[in-house]
Amino acid sequence: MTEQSDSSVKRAREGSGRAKLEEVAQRSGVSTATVSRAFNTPEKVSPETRERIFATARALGWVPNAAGRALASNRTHIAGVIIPTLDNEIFSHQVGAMQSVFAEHGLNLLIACSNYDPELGLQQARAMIERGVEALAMAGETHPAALFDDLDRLALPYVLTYAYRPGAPYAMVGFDNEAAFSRMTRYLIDLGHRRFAVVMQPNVNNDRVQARLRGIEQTLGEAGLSLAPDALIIGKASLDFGIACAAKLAALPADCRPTAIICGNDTLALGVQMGLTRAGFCVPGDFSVTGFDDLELSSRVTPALTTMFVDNKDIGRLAAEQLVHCLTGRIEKPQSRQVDVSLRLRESTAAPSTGRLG
Amino acid sequence: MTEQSDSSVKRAREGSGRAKLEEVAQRSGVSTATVSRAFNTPEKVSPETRERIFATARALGWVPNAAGRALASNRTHIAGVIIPTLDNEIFSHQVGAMQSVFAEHGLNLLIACSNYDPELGLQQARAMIERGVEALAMAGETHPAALFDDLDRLALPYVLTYAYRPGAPYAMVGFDNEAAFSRMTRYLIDLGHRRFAVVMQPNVNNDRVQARLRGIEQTLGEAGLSLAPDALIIGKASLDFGIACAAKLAALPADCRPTAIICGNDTLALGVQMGLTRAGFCVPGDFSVTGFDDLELSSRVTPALTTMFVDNKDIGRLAAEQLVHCLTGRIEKPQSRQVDVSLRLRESTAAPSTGRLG
DNA sequence: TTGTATGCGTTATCAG
DNA sequence: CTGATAACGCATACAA
Repeated sequence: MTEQSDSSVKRAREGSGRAKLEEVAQRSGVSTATVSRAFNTPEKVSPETRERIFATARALGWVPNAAGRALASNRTHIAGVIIPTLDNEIFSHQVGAMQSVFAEHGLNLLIACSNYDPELGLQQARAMIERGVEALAMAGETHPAALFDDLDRLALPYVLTYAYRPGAPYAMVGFDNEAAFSRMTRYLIDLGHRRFAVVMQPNVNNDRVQARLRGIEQTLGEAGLSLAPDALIIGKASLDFGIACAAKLAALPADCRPTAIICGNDTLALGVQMGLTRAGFCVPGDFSVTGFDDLELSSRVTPALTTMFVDNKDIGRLAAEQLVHCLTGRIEKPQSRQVDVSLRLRESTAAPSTGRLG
Repeated sequence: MTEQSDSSVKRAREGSGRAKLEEVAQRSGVSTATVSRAFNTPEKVSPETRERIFATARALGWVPNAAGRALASNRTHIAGVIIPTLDNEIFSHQVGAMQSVFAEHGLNLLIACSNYDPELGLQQARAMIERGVEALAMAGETHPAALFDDLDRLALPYVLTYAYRPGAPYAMVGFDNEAAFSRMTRYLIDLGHRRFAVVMQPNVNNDRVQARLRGIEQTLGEAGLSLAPDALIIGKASLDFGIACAAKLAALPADCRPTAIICGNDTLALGVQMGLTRAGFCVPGDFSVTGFDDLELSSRVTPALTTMFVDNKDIGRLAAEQLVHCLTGRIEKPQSRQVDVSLRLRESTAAPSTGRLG
């Protein structure tokens, strides 16, 4: 009985079907350890056997099995990034730069989009963790507490991008959105503007946009100004929405019409400019308009758009570098990095023609 | 001695440090097999034990180890995509759509950029293969033969996107670039244009652009026309390059100046329109201009741009679906899918004012 | 420089 | 419905 069951070997489970390291070893007349070393620490193997191993591996078309390798070495060489959407170039540029940095260090990049839904982001993050990501980058800081808990408990290095908040309890690579919009607002106030309108992308689940609104309202408040209820318009960051907002603002009675329109990004601002022009108004004669991002187009249109330049590729690069340094042991945990934004003053802003100064 | 060596267990290699399934099993008073079943085939486990297992797993903060799982199940649940760059929205939109489809099917997506360098693309693909991707999507068909060899040998499902060529030996999800530009050229010829210029993005290592140029030249040839040597300008697909090209073309003597300018994409076309306007010319009065892609902006500018709409998200979605179906066994191998492009006739094209018809 | 032996964490097979 | 146990493919401590 026992002999019977001993000899009648259970049929082996189906493997990957691909050649395995063991076969390379056999055909090379060496042990599996030597083959492993030949690929991972070539200097520890004599040149002749090394070449022989490489040759048979090539002949067999051997590809190391990631799972086996990961299980034995406890490394997956995979990082992850979670952004709201790839349809916005501010994120696609960040991701592109990250991928480039990771690739230089032998890391592959998993990507997922949350569609601005924190719960979906949490799901995506957990899926990535189950795939064994060694580090994670995520846009913004609006994430469920459960996500931060998971990451901390697993001691997984992570950075938050595009935003920067002094004193944040995690690493952030980006800029202070509140300060940036405060600065833009200040600039317009100093030009003499007193009546403002704001055209902004949706602020739900978006800490960056929320910070921007805070920056604007706070700065207006400090100057004794405020935003009229119908002067804050929020909607999809599209050209069309910008055009529609312009029409709405242009239709206001002259005495409560804003003289300055602060837009959440260049797309909205360009739309607003178009809409104002269509309505027969001049920029900056009748309205000053500002954007954010500094798209290539923004400096080429007429009038050229006053906006704020953000180097998204730099953000991506710096964020990835923090994670890489962390994985290579160069630093203990990812550090925050503040990136500069620069105000680009162009033709779309000027002193209000009918400005009542004070 | 033996007892000694038996009891003094070799210090176990450092594990992941995270809780493992075995611990969940012990604390739940069941075997590892049952825990595994509880998560993978819950219906095969009694409700009580199942809940007990879930509870202890949660308490321990257990996260299944991807490597162990992959090794045992021979599945990684990871797909990959390789594109030239994320800086071009035609690719970022494709990738976004793919990721969405993959996520719906429990697949994570690895992403890499080749920078239009086939050798780099090969490296990226091989890296992904070593990470265990179960399927691969790649833009275009300009890839080293070695890559196709590897994929075929490993029987890895793959699709090529954005291009479609009847009779291709692999699955392609996209459109016929040659036919699309042939159609655009035909349209301009039919309007009465006889002198053409082409402003195109770089064609090296880019089968899509090469096909476009073939489409244009072939169609011109059939009409007994041809492109003057200095009427084909190739360079970076930026607004600035478009502007520069316009300046160059505008400076030609009137009798050999083109009346129609075919651009490789909307960015170039918008640049050309700007450049022509700056040079004091009218569109379409002096020049007809066409683009490709149909950006949101293209229909909003003045004059609105005649261009070709391509649904890049649909391409991404269809490509991912082919791969998913393949992995789920619904189809044997990925199938080609041709997506429609649509000509959007707008204000930037008209019959040439000084057209010498034949 | 090389080989031996074992562990990495999970799933799948089979017996019960 | 559950348990025991053998794979899965590779890397590494240790011995030689």
